[in-house]
Amino acid sequence: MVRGDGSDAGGVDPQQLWLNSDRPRKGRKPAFSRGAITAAAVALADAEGIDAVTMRRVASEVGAGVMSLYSYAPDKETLLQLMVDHVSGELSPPDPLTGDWRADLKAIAHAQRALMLRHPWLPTALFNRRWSLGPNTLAFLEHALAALRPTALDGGAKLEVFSLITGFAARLVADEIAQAALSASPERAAAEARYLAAVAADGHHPELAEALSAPARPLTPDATFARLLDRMVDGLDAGS
Amino acid sequence: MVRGDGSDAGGVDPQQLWLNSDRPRKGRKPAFSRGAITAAAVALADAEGIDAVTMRRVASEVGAGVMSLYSYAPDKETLLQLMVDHVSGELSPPDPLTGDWRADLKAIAHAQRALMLRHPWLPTALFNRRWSLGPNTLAFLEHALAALRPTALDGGAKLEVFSLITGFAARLVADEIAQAALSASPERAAAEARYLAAVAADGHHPELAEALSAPARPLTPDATFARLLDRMVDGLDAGS
DNA sequence: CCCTAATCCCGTACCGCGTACGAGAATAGT
DNA sequence: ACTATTCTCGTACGCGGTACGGGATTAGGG
Repeated sequence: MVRGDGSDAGGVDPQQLWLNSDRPRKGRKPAFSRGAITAAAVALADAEGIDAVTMRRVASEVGAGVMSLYSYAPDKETLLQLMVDHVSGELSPPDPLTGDWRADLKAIAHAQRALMLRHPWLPTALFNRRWSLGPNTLAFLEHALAALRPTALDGGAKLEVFSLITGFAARLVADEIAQAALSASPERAAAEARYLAAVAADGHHPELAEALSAPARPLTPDATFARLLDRMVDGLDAGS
Repeated sequence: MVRGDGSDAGGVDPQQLWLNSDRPRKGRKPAFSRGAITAAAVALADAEGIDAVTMRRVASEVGAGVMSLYSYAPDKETLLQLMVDHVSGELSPPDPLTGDWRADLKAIAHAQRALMLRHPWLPTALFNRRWSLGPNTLAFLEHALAALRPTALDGGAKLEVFSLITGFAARLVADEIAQAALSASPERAAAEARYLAAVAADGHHPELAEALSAPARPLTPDATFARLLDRMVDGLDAGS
């Protein structure tokens, strides 16, 4: 299992995973396909959450026996990587570049946010897993690097910026989704509010009390995202 | 189970979790304590990774029966929240504020990074889980809000900035740890390098090819963190 | 001083998970 | 037709979280 804390040494050879599409010339014909299985897993995750994506469930969704899935992906972790690359295909074709790298970078972040809102399991999946870099992910990365061409950043710095923007989008969308989930369950929201009120009233957290006492701003998540993104991108200067 | 994608409606009432310390007056005396159990879980996660933290394993580490743990935390998710708050205690007392909010914010981020490096499971735990806001987390949040007092940001914006900085640190540290893990397993690193070389050579990813062909910079993770943090914080201006 | 209610301890058991194994079915080349 | 190869999938194993419930321990009330 992949832990996200780097304490795993396992993993599948990327070449084996992404670059081996030639069918063997002998043997039984496959009854399913990697794409169909991946698509079913994605649909399941979209509809019922990432925890609904179990090998048994995906198999039954696709009409296969459980163990048949292992002919298409060596393990579940690989299936998750395939899912990430699959939905990344929705980022193509990207908006054409304008030459204004700040604007282009912001467009990239907005596209990522839209994708993550369509697939709410994506932020977590991206954060936990080491980059898979399948064809679709790779195409989008190529696009992002092209957007950064007008900057004076070197190669490594461009990659860092891309990672930063992706991480930013994932963080914000995760918050956005959590907030929506909280609002959707009134008793939980009320419990949270009661707790925060109690903390604010205990006298030991004056700053928090003040921050919470401010009138709630009528800001949409879109506006918050755009505002923070602007600040962040404008801070990324082109100097070394 | 908590999925991090907000599709869970469950969760424990925060008041029940954090504000109920008065022991009941009747009944058997507890043989263990929430703190001891949490500390054992943290030690286990530090030593063997977060996947080693199972209820059975924690129980045996603490000398308890498995089901006894459920007298101290209603479920595993709660135990993980307790772990997060437990290690957040290491952030106290924070460096005193200087009044220069940018410098103070950077100091906060550096403290968070150091904490996450000591507890490599923390970035993932923070990302997946909705904020728990136990006493230690709360104390540090209070400190961060105080650091932002010189700014003109309103309460909500201050909270956003804190979330952003925390997310930034988590992202960078996660990358840092993954990179270290990769370096530690040469055959995996070689496979990755071979794959990237193949991609760079396919002619369809010129930007990536160029980015990878640049000479590797001899930058320490510390320097990268500091540089990106500077850029980010300097971009966060005080205007609304 | 015992009785009762409250609390905690924890062995057993259930269900669901990922996946190893291996037998049977389908296919292509000889 | 024979054989090597590839795919399908039923069965089974070990491990995970945790519901259940009976026994042990405690404090207060008679």
